[in-house]
Amino acid sequence: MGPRSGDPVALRLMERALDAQGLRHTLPRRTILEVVAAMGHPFTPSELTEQVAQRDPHIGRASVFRLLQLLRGCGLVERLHGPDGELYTLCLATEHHHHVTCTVCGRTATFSLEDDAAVGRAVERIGYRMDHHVLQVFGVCPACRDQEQPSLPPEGPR
Amino acid sequence: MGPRSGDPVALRLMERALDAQGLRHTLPRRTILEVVAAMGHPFTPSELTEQVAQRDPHIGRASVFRLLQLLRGCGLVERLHGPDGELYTLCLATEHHHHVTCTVCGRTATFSLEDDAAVGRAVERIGYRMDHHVLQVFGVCPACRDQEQPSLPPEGPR
DNA sequence: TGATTGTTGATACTTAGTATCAGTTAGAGG
DNA sequence: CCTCTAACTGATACTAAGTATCAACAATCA
Ligand SMILES: [Mn+2]
Ligand SMILES: [Mn+2]
Ligand SMILES: [Zn+2]
Ligand SMILES: [Zn+2]
Repeated sequence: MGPRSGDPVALRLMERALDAQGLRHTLPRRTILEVVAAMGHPFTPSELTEQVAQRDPHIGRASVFRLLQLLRGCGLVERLHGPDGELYTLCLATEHHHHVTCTVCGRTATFSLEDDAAVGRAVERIGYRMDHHVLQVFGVCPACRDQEQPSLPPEGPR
Repeated sequence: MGPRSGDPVALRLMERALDAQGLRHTLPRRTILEVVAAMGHPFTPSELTEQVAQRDPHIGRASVFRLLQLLRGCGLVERLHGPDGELYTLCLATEHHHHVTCTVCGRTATFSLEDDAAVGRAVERIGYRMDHHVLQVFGVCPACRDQEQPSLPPEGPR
């Protein structure tokens, strides 16, 4: 196994979800799953593809996108709208929630609104019926907040 | 002028905004501005490029993207995260607001939350300091709601 | 009018994402 | 175990978004 295989809980959840869909176990899928589970932060497709190629250069780009789509369908991977393009992230939360992304280090956390239904009511006021909504927040995480005074902010991905 | 030139108010606002930045008046810019002002709904870059080419096939794709970026910088054009990729939209509202997009016809309206600050408080609860947030709602507009029962829903862009 | 500087279109490149398709393989059932 | 087939694969190719360069060009101003 090793640390390179990422969160074993996430790994198991993803494999089970694929099982539940009657999908086959293959080596490329296993490899990509491990890389996704090892990703600590939201990632771009090219970052993921790069890391996958590091483990097995034979795995095609298409298979990476295909699995990303399957995982999104299972609700285990989400696509976030970063200010600088789309980002994918492993997210095991099951209840309705939203994401905050630290603009300094890229760390992403989830949160919920106390009154989430307020959004639906707001659009009802103008005659729309809400289907779903996406809320994406950008800010500074607690860790980066602490190190704010020093000349240079700590660097990190994205 | 003609109907093809789009909302003259929007056109004037955009030209003034570019003026304010010390930017030059050129024919390509004028043409693209007119097309943007004539767009009734959110549009993809390729839709815009197509319409621009219809008026003047010599105008390059790069100039279209360049102007889109300038207009976004002025706050007159926004990029929305559609479920099917990014969309640009002319939006003259100045106060903080959000967008609802009709999943049937593509029509987009703006709205505000009664308690917008609730978002900031929600992320503060987990230690983050909010910088800004993006809320995108998808639903059904009043017009499309009425025509819901008939066998086929009315078609429309995106 | 002429110089300066912003702007333009062509070209090329990167990344996201989808579509095809012929070859391969997981794994069910015998 | 073997066989068969549907699922899966990587290669290839394509479209679209977006950015970077750069030489030619033109809006503005002295
Ligand atoms: Mn999530
Ligand atoms: Mn707007
Ligand atoms: Zn941070
Ligand atoms: Zn509608």
